[in-house]
Amino acid sequence: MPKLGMEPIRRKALISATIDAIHAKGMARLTMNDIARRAGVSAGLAHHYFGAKDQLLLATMRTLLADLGEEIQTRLAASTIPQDRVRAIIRGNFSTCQFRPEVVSAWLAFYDAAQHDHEARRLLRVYTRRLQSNLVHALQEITDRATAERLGETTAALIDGVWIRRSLASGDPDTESAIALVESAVFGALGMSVA
Amino acid sequence: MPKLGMEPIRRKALISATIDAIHAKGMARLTMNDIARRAGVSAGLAHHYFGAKDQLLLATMRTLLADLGEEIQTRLAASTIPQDRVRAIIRGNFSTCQFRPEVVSAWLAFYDAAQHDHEARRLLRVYTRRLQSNLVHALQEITDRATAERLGETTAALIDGVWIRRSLASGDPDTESAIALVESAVFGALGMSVA
Amino acid sequence: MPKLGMEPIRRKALISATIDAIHAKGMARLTMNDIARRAGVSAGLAHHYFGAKDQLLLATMRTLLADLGEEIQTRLAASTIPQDRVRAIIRGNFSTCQFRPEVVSAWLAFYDAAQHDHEARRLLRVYTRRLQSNLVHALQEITDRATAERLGETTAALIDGVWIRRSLASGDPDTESAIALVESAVFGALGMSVA
Amino acid sequence: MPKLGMEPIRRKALISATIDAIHAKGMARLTMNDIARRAGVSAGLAHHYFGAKDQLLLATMRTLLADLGEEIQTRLAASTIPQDRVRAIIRGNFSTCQFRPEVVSAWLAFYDAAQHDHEARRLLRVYTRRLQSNLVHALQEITDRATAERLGETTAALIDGVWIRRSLASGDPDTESAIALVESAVFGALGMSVA
DNA sequence: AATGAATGAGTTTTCATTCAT
DNA sequence: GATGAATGAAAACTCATTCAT
Repeated sequence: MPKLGMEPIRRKALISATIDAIHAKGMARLTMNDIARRAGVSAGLAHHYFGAKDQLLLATMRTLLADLGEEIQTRLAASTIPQDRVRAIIRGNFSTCQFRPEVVSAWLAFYDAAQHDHEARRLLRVYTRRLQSNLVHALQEITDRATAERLGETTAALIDGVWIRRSLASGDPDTESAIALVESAVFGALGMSVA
Repeated sequence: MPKLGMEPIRRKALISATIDAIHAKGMARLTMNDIARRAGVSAGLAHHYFGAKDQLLLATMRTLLADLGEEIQTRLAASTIPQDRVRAIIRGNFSTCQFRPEVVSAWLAFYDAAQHDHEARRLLRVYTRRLQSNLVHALQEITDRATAERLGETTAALIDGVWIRRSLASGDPDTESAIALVESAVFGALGMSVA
Repeated sequence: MPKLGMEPIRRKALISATIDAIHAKGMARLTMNDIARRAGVSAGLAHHYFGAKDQLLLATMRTLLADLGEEIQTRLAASTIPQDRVRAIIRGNFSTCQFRPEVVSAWLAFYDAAQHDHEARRLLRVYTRRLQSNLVHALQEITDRATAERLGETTAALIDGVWIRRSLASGDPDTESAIALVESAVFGALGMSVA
Repeated sequence: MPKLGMEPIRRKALISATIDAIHAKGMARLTMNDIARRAGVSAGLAHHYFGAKDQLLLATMRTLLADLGEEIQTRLAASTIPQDRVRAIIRGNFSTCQFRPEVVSAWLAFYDAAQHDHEARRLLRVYTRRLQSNLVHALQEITDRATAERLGETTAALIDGVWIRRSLASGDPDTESAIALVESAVFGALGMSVA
């Protein structure tokens, strides 16, 4: 019995397996077999759905980007107070599903890939700019434009920096302290105390 | 051609070539032939001197770490005023030879590698801790211990974050504005204006 | 071409090809390509099924050992008279499929390998001891225990010695005279004439 | 100061190192560097003296053959009684310097090589025939021609067989019991007791 | 006489990809 | 829809050999 509608299930499983495999072996040693095995299918099937390794990798990156975007948008939509909008962005970046070691590894791998791969670079820049623009927008409601721009860049850098540093820490990532660090820097710079 | 004492020369050339090659092709697609060609030698020689690709990569990482360490130490040694010591660390991290796109790519690649490679992780942690400890030491001369610790972590994250973000920017990296961003955040948090 | 259940077929073909290749080129010059070509497959497939050259070589050795063991067991099972059991062992060792030049070369190569390779040594000792024990058991039914033990060792050595010497002879191996030589030595020592 | 007369010293050292290296790593994994290192010289020098690996290997084989030949000739020259001449041949084959594990490994490696290498085969046959002929000559003085021929072959095979089997035993080779086994078989077949 | 430097050819090994079923 | 079979191209790695010094 040919199962119907397997495609989206397989695609998700393969992308999720890709993230895990990147964490476990790194981009350089990643093989289609690895990924397929983790997804519980044959390597042939991965090709069937994604055409080639490159495509699977890019699809994974797009998923990562989209997930983060959604995470932030959802939180933004639920925030009415200006200050909360800044918080929403910060917290979105450190949300549980984004801050899993596997996901962190995958992001790092893509930052790495972006150094020489055009499409990866392009995709990553979309995220970078959106984060920046989201932050500046939110900050502009609290402070003047110039400060918002400067602080936007600082905040974005701080988010990435905390992220990358925590990736080296042993044990599970500590979401709360990561958020606290960024928030206190941002609101401290605005002369506000963190609620 | 075969003169005596070529080993150190070749080793340096190969490590330098590795950095360039990582930038140009990325860890994943890097081949020993690539590296050797860039260093102007045969792939066999690279193996002769480093034993295996892994070892060459780790040697490159160690060089990167050592270079950054020296860069910072030299600047620290030349700084007498407490505030300048903080600056020395920040500026060391953004010094011209550290902030070259090739070097940035290599660092990124190693952050990536550290996610799954034990030795890379260990080495990177040495750097991480040293940076942190250097910063906290320097900050403690300006502010209280608790603030120094918190701000040390923030500064370290900010350095890494600016670094990673600038790696995506097109064109040559703008050292001065990177430094300005970090310094203004740090000294701003301490209620000081940046000299 | 790709049918199901090819694995056992390919494994047998590769092991058989290995024996032929050892005879033709010797262990030292043996390449996976050689073997694969003889088996009519690609070198990649040989790796796919055996993992590495070492493993293929050991698998070949195990096959050789198992084949000889079976050869002897079959003959032993068909022998009822004590004297015939001794003969069964001798003849098993010189059976047509064991005494082919290709097989002799392979055995020799494994005796050679056993000098420095642990696993090869271990495997070969299993055969050595089994042959010895089979012989002593059979001889004990004809003579006293002490003689059986001494003669068992002599016979085993004689079998191996005839084997190794015939490997240098030109032309096809003369099974019958090899057997005659060993049998007459053994039964001569027991004061029996060879039937 | 160029040392005079180094050539014979180096050649001996290299040949001896070859034997050791064969024992330690086996023909298949043997490298010129291995050998040279064991001999305490550079690989380049080994080439200087032997031209190529093949030549070094053949020179080693010739040395092995010559040493055994001398060993036997010396003993034969010292034997006057017919029975002692048979003993001289047997004991020569198990003399301490022939029965060292390193030497046994080397011989085995050459038996293996003789399966596909013409020159090795030719050289080995010289030894084989000489042993056979020596034995038959000696035996003819004790028994009739036909028996001498048959027994010569048996003895030669027994020597090789004991040799090969003892190579698998753990610990140092037991020269005396090896000799005893062969002598008792030979003299037993002649109805003589071993003195 | 002797060596370290260097290479290039050859070998093992890995893997994305294809394809018949 | 899914797989195991199979390959070939590319990569790491090894090593005999050459050669300037």
